[in-house]
Amino acid sequence: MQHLEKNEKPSIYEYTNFRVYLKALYDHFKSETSHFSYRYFSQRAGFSSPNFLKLVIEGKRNLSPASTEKFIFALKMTKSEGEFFKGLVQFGQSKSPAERSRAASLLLKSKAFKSVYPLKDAELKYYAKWYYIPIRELVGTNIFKEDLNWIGKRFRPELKKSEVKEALEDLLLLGLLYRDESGNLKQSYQNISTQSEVASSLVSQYHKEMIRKASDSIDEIHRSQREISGTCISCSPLVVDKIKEMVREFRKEVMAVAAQDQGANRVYQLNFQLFPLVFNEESEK
DNA sequence: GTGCGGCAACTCTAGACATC
DNA sequence: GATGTCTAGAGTTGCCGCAC
Repeated sequence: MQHLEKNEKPSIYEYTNFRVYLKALYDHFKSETSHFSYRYFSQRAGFSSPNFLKLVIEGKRNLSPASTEKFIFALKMTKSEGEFFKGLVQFGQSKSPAERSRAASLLLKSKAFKSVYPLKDAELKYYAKWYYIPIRELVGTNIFKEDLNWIGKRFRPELKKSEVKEALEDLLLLGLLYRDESGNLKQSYQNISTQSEVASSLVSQYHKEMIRKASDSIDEIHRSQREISGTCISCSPLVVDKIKEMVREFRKEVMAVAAQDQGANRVYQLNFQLFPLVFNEESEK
């Protein structure tokens, strides 16, 4: 989030938390207009409570759909800003991860957001679209052809040419792919690290999608081409930590082996899942 | 005196849940 | 399914202390 010069109205598209945005907007109006206050805002928006804005900023009050409309009016938002604000509110007040992911996806569809922050948009799509990461891996194999049809047919379900084209453009934009001196697509070793709340909810969505694909693979992919196994154990929290550490180490080993593979001609997904099935206390749920 | 921020206590409403 | 009760959250009211 950039620091604002005095008198510069904060752009809503820079924010992923509507309360932080409201605070920035309040500070802006306060510095611009001497008579602007929480009370003035409430009068303008039609709230009887003089400090309702403050309560919302502090997270002590949520916004109902009707209140959200009043905020949009009182803060003089444009139509697209208003739509984006509604998305932020939905995202910020969502009660479940699924609801949060849906709201995050809606935010990504905002045209204004895309035009103002094409790079950020590409970063978020990297997590939101399950096929971005596999396409990047496919580029690193020795069978890769830069043919939109060919790439699309390598996936189940098949990807449209437009989806492949957009993914390649975004991966290039993010520096996760590059063109060598001959113009051929190559995989770069750059990582992206988007720490925003929207991105982290989309990472959860990505994991869910990959777990779902693992589940589908039991019926759709011959066992000779996959390895799916699981075991149920009883253990202490200490051993849970130990197992988590072992999984992390094993993942590193797998990545090292894959990195040294000169004959890569397939893209696989390797999932690890460790979660409690039986709970000791209510608070653990 | 006026307008502000802050706060506690209040009412209202909707949803969850239990009982019949 | 209808009804009653409980609870949490949204929004209101009224008051206080402070700064100008």
